[in-house]
Amino acid sequence: MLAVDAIPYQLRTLARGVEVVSEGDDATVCIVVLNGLLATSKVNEFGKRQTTALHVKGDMPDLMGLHLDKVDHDVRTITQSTVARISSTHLSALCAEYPRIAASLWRTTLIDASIVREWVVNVGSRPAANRLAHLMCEMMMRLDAAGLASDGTCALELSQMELSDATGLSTVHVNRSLQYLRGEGPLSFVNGVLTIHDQQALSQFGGFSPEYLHLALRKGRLHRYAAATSN
Amino acid sequence: MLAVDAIPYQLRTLARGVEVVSEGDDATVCIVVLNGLLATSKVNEFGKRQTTALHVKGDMPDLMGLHLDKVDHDVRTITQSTVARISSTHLSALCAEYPRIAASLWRTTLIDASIVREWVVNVGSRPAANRLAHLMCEMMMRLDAAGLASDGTCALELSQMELSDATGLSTVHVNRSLQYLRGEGPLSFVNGVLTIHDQQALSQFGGFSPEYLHLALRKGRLHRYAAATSN
DNA sequence: CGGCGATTTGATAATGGTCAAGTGCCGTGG
DNA sequence: CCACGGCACTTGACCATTATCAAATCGCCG
Repeated sequence: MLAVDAIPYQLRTLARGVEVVSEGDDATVCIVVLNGLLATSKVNEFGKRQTTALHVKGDMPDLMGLHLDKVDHDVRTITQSTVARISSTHLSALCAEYPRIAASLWRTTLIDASIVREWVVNVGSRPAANRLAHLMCEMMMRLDAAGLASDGTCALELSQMELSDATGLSTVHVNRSLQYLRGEGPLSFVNGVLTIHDQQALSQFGGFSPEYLHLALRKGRLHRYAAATSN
Repeated sequence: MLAVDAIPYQLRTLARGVEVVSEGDDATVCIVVLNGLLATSKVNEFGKRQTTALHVKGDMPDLMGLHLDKVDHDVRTITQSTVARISSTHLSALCAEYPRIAASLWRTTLIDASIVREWVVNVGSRPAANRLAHLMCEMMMRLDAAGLASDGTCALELSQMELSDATGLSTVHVNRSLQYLRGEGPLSFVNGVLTIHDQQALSQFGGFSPEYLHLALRKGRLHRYAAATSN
């Protein structure tokens, strides 16, 4: 019998640019983001890094550890972050004891997978500026769902290089595309603060529609923002 | 009490180009591929289709249905295929009754997610020919793991248009890149039959390394092929 | 034979990458 | 307090890859 309270975990506060888990590691821990911004990425054969997911407060970037043996990607902090680390075996035990927790975590992994699929679409089929617009819409909505956005503004401390890793563009082109978006009006993005002035215009431009985030299933966290954009 | 034998399912044999589930559907069924080739894809705001996954014998393309309410992608047959359809509620009941089945299915969804992440890398960071090479390596290995390849040859009945949907390239460029790969020697691809003449060369060119497929965890299906390529 | 879809080819254009240099900002140390 | 160094961002010029458009060929089936 395993009480929820008895689950051991470690709290870690990590500086920016620190690897939490690395490709090839044994999958022994799962982590929960308490605050900050993390990225899952892989480095390809030319040394180019491709980010496959960004993680905000409340996300569990590394649930693979529950059922897989080796980690096949890196998870690193983008900003200073604090995370909880839970051993996979303890979490497994918890899932065995409480099926509804298992179901909830499983659902989380399915939603994360859905977001990654949309990233394939974004990276594979949209021109540079649209791609960035889509990413901005997604992050705004996810941060809002986590209670970290208000009035169309949120902290999104991604450097242009990190944006280029996430979008598969060069940094130079990210820079120019951002200028374009700023110039057109729907968005401003300075010093790690993103403001979306015209949500509808930006969503349309980026081809963003939020169903794939399955926000309604995330603990009733469907906010005004989500409601306003969902159509 | 639910006996495995009692799980109701429907067998369906489907012609090529048929949608099994469509974006926006209620997620009420899960499917198992018994044979054939299926694709998960989404259509973007310009009408361009992006494939996010291919499914071969033994895959369960649509396990989202277990825990999510709406389908956010299309699943369609590439070739004539036969699938088993199981209602999500029955499958849920089965998972509740047999935790090891649940764990196994969960693991499957994690592996699928891992493959999608690699697709982000492929589409986001590799040049055209390398991208195709990577896809060919992946499909060869997965088909081999399913017992559907031998001597570096397998059936892979993808048209060049379908390859372009999967790679985010234009059909014209797919055509030229295939010619390049054929000309260089490591591969031939005619009439839906893929032959890889030099596995090592092709893997290296495509930046393919098979860890992300987690084949060792797939019911001991690690074949000669996998062993030969894994390093 | 005729027609249709898939593949191939050629010519041209556009998108995005690369290289190189310059600017602005900030923290450190003299 | 100011000089320096580093880093992110910006800009310009040029180049490469890939897309687009259009037409031709091939194979297959009625």
